[in-house]
Amino acid sequence: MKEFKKHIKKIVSLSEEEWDILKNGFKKISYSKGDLILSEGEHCDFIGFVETGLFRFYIIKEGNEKTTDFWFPLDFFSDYRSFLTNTPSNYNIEAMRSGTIWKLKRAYMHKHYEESVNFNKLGRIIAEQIFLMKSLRLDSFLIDSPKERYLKLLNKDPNILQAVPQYMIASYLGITPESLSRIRKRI
Amino acid sequence: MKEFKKHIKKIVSLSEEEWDILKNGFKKISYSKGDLILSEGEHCDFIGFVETGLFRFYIIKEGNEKTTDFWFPLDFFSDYRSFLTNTPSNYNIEAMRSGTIWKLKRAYMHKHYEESVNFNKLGRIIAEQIFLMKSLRLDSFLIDSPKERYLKLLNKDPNILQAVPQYMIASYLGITPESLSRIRKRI
DNA sequence: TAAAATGATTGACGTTCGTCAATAAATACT
DNA sequence: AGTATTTATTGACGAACGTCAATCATTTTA
Repeated sequence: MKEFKKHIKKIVSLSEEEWDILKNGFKKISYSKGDLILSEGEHCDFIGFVETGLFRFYIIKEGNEKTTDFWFPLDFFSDYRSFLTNTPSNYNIEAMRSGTIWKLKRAYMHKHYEESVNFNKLGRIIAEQIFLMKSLRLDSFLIDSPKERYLKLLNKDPNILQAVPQYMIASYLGITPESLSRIRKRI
Repeated sequence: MKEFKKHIKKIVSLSEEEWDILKNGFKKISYSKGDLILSEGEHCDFIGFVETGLFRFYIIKEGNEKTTDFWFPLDFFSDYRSFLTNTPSNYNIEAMRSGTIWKLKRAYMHKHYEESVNFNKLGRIIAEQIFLMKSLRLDSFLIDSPKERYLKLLNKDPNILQAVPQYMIASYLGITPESLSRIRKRI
């Protein structure tokens, strides 16, 4: 928990009392490869924080999976749309390897939002972080070609490419595996 | 200001004292058609709230404009990436018609964040709202074809189509005007 | 180590897209 | 109303994409 506490405190400087309250909300959970943290149709009522492992976010459309996000250690994650609107998720969250996460339930967050500026601040900053990630990717779709998107990914986090099969990268980029293979060949 | 106050209070129930503080941060500004609220290279240090009018968010790539967002009355807007990271914007914000906005500077927000849970809450909820809009659009890029994106837009807010020239809709959908014209023909 | 399963590449083909140029339609202006 | 400007459509063509199927490579598992 030490490491985790340090990371949270980098985001917002909590008093020891505030931390004690917050930490009771976080539950540590371990997952094995292939486990589902969230299934389509469920309400995503939590925010997760990756301690170890690798998780993916995917939707099933017309029978096949589209992976639209990957989460690595130190990432916050959630089906944030489902979380905020309190509606069922269309997505699944799967552990791609064994790993551990910290899970914080919405109910707990909301219960304590009123108590402390810092809890609100934490909620705000998590929202902002998740926003930024989405935003950059959307811009890339609006402005860049698939090839450019791939090159930017290559440049930004080359580690993804080793950690994740190429066909998932392809759907992350919004294209088919065959197209990605051909883009790579053209380079 | 009445209308505006009502709308803010729907988001977060402020005391009269809190409202008095907050309202001093909001400046009302009027724009004429074609005016730029933000220009590429500037830091976007504010959040806007559309009272009347219609605004667009566009980037210039290789000589031509790509419109990536439209904002209507009751929308919050900003180059939120620039706002959050305090870096220069790559975008422009333009008034497509005459209109009025309420503008709140980041410095003012941050100065008062510590004072009140409610200010933080407002910041958080604005972040969440802007996030949701981005998120839904990104999903559409990852999952839907251009045709499907057009049909969803048609379904979700048909009003956009009357208010905005088609070639801007096209870039909003991430395609060329010619392609959109052909998609429409195919339907 | 051999067989099975998974992932990546390649080929063929049809569809859609982007680009450039021309024309048609709609809107704004005087 | 008539002209100018802006916006939308259409045509032609090449490039990139998606799909389906086959093959090759890599990794897992027995």
